[in-house]
Amino acid sequence: MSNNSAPNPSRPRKLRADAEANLDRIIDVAEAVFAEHGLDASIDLVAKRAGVGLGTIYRRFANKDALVAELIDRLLAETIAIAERHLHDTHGDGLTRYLYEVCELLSTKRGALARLWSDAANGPMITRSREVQQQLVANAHRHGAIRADLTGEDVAVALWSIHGILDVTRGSTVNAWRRQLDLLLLGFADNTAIPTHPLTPAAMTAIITNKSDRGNAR
Amino acid sequence: MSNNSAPNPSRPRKLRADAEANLDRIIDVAEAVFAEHGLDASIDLVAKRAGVGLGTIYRRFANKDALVAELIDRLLAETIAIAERHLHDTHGDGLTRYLYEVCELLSTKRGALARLWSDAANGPMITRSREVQQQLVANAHRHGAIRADLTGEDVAVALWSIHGILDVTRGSTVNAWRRQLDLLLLGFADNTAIPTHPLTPAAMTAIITNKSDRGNAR
Amino acid sequence: MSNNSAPNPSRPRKLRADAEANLDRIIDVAEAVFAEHGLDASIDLVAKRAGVGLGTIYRRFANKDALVAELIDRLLAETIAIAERHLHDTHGDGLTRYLYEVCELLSTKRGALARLWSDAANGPMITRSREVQQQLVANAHRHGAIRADLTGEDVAVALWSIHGILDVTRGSTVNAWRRQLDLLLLGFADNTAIPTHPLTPAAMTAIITNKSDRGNAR
Amino acid sequence: MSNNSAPNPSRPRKLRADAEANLDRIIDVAEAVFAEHGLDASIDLVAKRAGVGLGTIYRRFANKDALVAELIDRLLAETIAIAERHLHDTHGDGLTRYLYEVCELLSTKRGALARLWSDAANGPMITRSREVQQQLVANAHRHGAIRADLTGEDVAVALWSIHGILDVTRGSTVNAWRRQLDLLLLGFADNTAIPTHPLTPAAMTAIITNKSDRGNAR
DNA sequence: AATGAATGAGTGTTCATTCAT
DNA sequence: TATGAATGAACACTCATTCAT
Repeated sequence: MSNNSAPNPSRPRKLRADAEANLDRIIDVAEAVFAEHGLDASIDLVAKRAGVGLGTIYRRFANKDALVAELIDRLLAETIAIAERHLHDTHGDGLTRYLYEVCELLSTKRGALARLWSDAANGPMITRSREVQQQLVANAHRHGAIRADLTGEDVAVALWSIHGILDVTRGSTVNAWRRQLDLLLLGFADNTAIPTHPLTPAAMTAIITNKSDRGNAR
Repeated sequence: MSNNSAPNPSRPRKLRADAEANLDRIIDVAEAVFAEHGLDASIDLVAKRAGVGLGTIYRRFANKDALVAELIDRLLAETIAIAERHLHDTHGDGLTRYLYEVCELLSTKRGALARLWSDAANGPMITRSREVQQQLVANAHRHGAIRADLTGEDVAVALWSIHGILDVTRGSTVNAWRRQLDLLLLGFADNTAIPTHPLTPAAMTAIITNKSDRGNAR
Repeated sequence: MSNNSAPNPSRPRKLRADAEANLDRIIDVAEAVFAEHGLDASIDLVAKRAGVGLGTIYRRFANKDALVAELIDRLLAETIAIAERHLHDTHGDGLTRYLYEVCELLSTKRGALARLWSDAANGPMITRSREVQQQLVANAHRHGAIRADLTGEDVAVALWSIHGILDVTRGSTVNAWRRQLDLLLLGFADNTAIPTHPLTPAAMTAIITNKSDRGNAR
Repeated sequence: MSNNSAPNPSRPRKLRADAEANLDRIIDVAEAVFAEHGLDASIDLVAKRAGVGLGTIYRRFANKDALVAELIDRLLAETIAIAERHLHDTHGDGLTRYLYEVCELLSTKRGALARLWSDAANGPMITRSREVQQQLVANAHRHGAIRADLTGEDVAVALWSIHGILDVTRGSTVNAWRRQLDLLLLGFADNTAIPTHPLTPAAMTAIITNKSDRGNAR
């Protein structure tokens, strides 16, 4: 009970550079903590694990949502970077590589996964993400690598579906997603021999995420 | 002892005969409320919406987890019933119908979706679910309707993936899942012309669900 | 996440330096509140009376039990200190003084009394308490001040019996315990060396029990 | 138990006599339940154990307090009956016998003990109790069996003190109270006429405290 | 700038009590 | 008359957020 908070007079003052490092550590730790405990994990836990004060986190992020948003932004940026690396693949396999690499990434950074695709909703990063996905699809079409009726939206939704698998397998190292992606890509492939009926037309409109409903409804 | 609880004079007491009806309403309302607000929605809200007192819910369910478990059980039972209806389909399309119907069901009952596949874990209902899925797959194999290397596990994972789509589209009526399922089933289909590489071998083991992360059973 | 907790603008924030003082006030108030309303008194009430937020109490004590345990520990420590002060009394009256002083103490700090002797059970403090009681008894034996067959256990039980009197007289300032202790000590005394002082005069008036305080304070 | 009345082949209606029996069973069960779990035990538990409906208890007793009060009244009545049996003991040992027998009784009926002496407060039964205690004391005085300055109040307080011992030893079968009463009576005794029998040997072992009875750590 | 003590709204859960059957 | 379903106030406890130091 006796709270022995002995003031350490000799503690070195944090330098500006440290502040930068702090920010990164906070983000990394938040990723890990949320991945381990879910988004309900407390900010306190993040602060403790990051070795910073609670206030420090709140200095960088207006609130918990903002921290999560940052996680999402960084993740999204990485997926876009992956896409851009494969935008000019010459064998029409850029799309395939994009999907495998992004899923690989998501399987290692599951912290903000639960809100990755719903939160960003219509933000600029999602827009950019859709853009590159469409380009990857266009490229694949050019090489006749995929069904003629496949769209960029199908790619986006494919990632949502993989997210579902990662969600169920949270906490395990199982990568069931890989095999399912194999199967899905088989369905993506151009296949003149098969289709007995045309695909259900894309009906996806703007996802209406009720922001205020999520988070600590508690 | 002197518990000064003032009875609410406005709302009429429920009649004994309504007890059964109450239980059903609670479950239906819980489904709807959790679907709308996520599993973090308060029991209080469920009670309010169901027009019953808080205690009434706790009379039927030991705690929040038990209520969610009931939702899951009912949902799982329905998916099994669907499977059983298609166990003897004569054209090898039982599996396909099962998947569409189950997804249709899940898209209308999203309340407990977030924990549907992870919570039941190794319970008897999941076991039965796997069983019928395997039988559906076996039937499909008999008719040469699906790839020779497709297993019951692939079917289970397919549902996880659809769950991901439903999760992202929560709150909207969009049924993006249908088109994605079309594509996935194309991949399931036997296709001697195509396969560029063998499927990633099934690696799914027991899903280790970190119970403590789940809901706030407190 | 969007936790709309509106800060109370009226009461000034506590200063960091007051932290220590806060802890002490919490403990003192808890003592008083439990003494007045019994251990069923709510933590909320303690917080209110102490002029701190509910969370402040939970910052110091893991839960209500921990708070009560602290009260018990402090009380027990005081009784041990009393014993130690009389361990070397030279006239064989250490035991007697110990008993009167401890009872005096208990009569002013009744908050945790109900669980004082049962909770600590076999903890280290109780062990120490028994130890010093035995030493006091040994000393008294050396001076022939008490019956030869009297043991340390009898002393422990004597305190339990006084606790019973304090329990019944809770809420009143009556110190019926004093006269009863006089009588008990007469029984303790070696029958050859008789009463050194007259009995405390009976002062018991109507016990004013605060009915509304008992029962489910809950 | 049910009285002779001809075997009723149709629905067995509860007879008046059964109602009587019910009441007794409720009271006995309440005693036992409160003794086992403390006065915080729920009425529901009492009803269940007694094999009656909740409403039946509330038909007999206005509220929980009334049930406890009944327990107290019956207990008090028994102590008075004991006193009356010893009112005319011819050797001046009525008081002593009264005390041992009452304590024996209390040690077997601890259900309402916690409120026995405080609740009744100034009720008529307490008044009668004090009356007989005074008569017992008067008789003892007549025989020169006790100190001249001993009063009826001392006897009442003596019982409070034993209650304290029973409280601490709740849940254990230890009867530490007996030896302490021996000692106390030594103090009561006229100092010229000494111990008539040796002290009850100390039998105190580890007090087995039933943690679950304690407070509501929830 | 960084810290962490303080705050209190919100949530799960219990249980005395009521009353329709 | 007996039953037990229904009710909701009350309580322990958590955690996002603020702000004095």
